[in-house]
Amino acid sequence: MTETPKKTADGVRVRFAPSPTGYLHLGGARTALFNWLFAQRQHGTMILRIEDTDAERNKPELVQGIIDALTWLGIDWDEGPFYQSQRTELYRAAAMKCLANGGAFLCYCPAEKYAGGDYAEAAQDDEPKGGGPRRVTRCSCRDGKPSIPDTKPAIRFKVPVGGTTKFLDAVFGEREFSNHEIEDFVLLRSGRGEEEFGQSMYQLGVVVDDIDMRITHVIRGADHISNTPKQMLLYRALGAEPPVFAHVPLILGSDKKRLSKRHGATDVNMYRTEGFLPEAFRNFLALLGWSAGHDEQFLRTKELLEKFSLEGVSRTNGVFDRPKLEWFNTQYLQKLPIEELLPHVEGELKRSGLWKEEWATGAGREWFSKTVDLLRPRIRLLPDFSTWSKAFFSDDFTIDPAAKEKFWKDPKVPELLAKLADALAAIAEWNHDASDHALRALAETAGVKAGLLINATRVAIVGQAVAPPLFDTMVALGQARVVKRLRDASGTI
RNA sequence: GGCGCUAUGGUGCAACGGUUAGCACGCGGCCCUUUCAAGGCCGAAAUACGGGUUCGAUUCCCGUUAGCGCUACCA
Repeated sequence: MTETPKKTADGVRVRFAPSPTGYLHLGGARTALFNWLFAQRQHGTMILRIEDTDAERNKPELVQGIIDALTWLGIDWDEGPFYQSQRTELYRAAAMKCLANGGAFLCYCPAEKYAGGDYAEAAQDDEPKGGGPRRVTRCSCRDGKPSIPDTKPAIRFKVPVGGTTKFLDAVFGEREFSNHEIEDFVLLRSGRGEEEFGQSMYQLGVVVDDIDMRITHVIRGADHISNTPKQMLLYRALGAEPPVFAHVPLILGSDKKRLSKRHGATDVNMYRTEGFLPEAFRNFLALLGWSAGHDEQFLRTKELLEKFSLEGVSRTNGVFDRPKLEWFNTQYLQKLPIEELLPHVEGELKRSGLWKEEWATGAGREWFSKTVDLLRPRIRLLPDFSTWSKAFFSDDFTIDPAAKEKFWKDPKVPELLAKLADALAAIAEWNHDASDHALRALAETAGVKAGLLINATRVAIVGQAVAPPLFDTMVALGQARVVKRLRDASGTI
C-alpha cells in the first residue's frame, strides 16, 4: 500500500489557465481534467488562473460559465481563480528585468508592420529562403535604434541568434528547436494614454505566473509545443528553473478539423444542459487521448484517479465521437448504484416542475427509487425522465399520436380496455402476477392475442409506445391510476 | 512558404522486434421478447505509401503524402 503524503508547499503544483474569450470547450475541459487527475493522484495543488490580458477579446462575463462548467465536471482547485489582468505589475517588473540584463529591447516598430503586413520591410535582417513571404524573426530594433518621438515602444525578447533550445516533454519526449526559427516575440505591449507600457503578452504572463505560483508541471494543449522554447528562453532570462512540460494532443471534429461550432456542441455547459451525467462525461473525456493501458473502459472517477499517469497520454490528436459519449452516458445511467443516480433524477424533475416532496423520504423515496430503477435502462439523457417517462411522475401526460396509431388500430381496443379496467379493478392484491393473470385471462375469453392487449394497454397507461415491461409498469403506477387511465383511454378512442 | 508534431478498422484505445493484430463505440445479423432499450452471440472493417535496418517489422531509421499546430503589440 502506498502511503498518502501530506499536501506540502514543495509538492506537485499544476494549473489550468483558460482565457475568457469563449466558453469552456471540450479540449479545455480535458486539459483541466488531466491537470486535476494528475494533481489529485500526486496529492498536489491545483490552481485556476484566468488569462485575460487581451482587453480587446476578453469577455469577463464568460468566466462564470467556465467556472460553472468545471464545477459541473467535479473539477475543483485549491488556489485561485487568479486574474492576470490584476497582476500587471508583476509582468512589467519581469520585462524590466529582461530589459536591464540585456535579454529584451525596446521596439518602436508599428504593430501593423508585423501583423500580417509587410514582411520584407520588417525582416531586414532575416535571410530570405524559399519563394514565400519571409518571416520576421529578428527585429531591426534589437540592437538599439533611436527612439521615435511620440511613439511608445513595446518590449520584445531578444532571442539568441544561434544555437538551439531544448526541453523534455513528459508526453512527446525530448524536443529541440533552432533559435533561428524563434522570432523576437513581444513581452509587453506598448502603452496607451498615460501608460508607458501596456499589458503583458501571453508568453511573459504564463512564465512569470508559473514561476510565481511555483508550478511544477505544465499540462496543456499540444498547440503550445511551439511556444515552449520561447518560454524556456524566458525562464533562463528570469533566472528560474523551468517546470516539467506535458503537452496533450488536441481534440478534433469528425472531419479531423479543429473543433468549432459547426461540429455541434463544443461548449461543455451544453452537455450539462442536455442532461449528461458528469461522471460519464468525465470518463469519456479521460479516455480521449489517454489510456490506462488495458481494455477496460468503464472507469469511474475513483479508478481514473488510481490509474492516471502522464505516460498513458497519447501523442495523436483525437476525434470527438458523440455516439461514444452517449454510450458512456447510458452505461452510467444503468450501472451506477441507484442511490447515486437518484439525486440527478431528482434534480431533473425539479427543473421540469414534476418533483413531489413526498419522494424525498420514507415510502415515497422507496417508490421513487424503484421507479427510477425500472426506467433507467431506457433512458439516454436525464431529461428523458421528465419527457417520455412523464406518466410515471405525473397524471398530466398526453398520449403520443404515433403510439396510438400503431397500437390502437384494432376496433376492439376500446371495449377491451374498458373490460380490462374492470378486471384489474377487481384485483384484491395488486402485484405483477395478479395483473398479468387478469390481462391474459381477458385476452383468452375475448379471443385476442395477449400481445394486442398488452400493447394497447401500455399506450393507455403511459401514453408511449415505449416503456418498461407492462406489469412492472402497472405496479409502479398503482392500481387506482392504472384503472382510471384505462377507463379514460377507452372513452377517448 | 518556413518550422514543428502526428500517422493501427469510420471513431477511441491495446499490441512497446516474433500475436490468427486485441478491446470498445458505431454498423449488419441472430438470440431474448408484450413495445423499446438493456443483455448475450456472430459478422464486416485497420497497421497511409516507398525505401532501408533486422533472421523477423504495426513496432527502429529515412523519404513521400496527409492532417494538425506555431509562425499577432491573440491565448
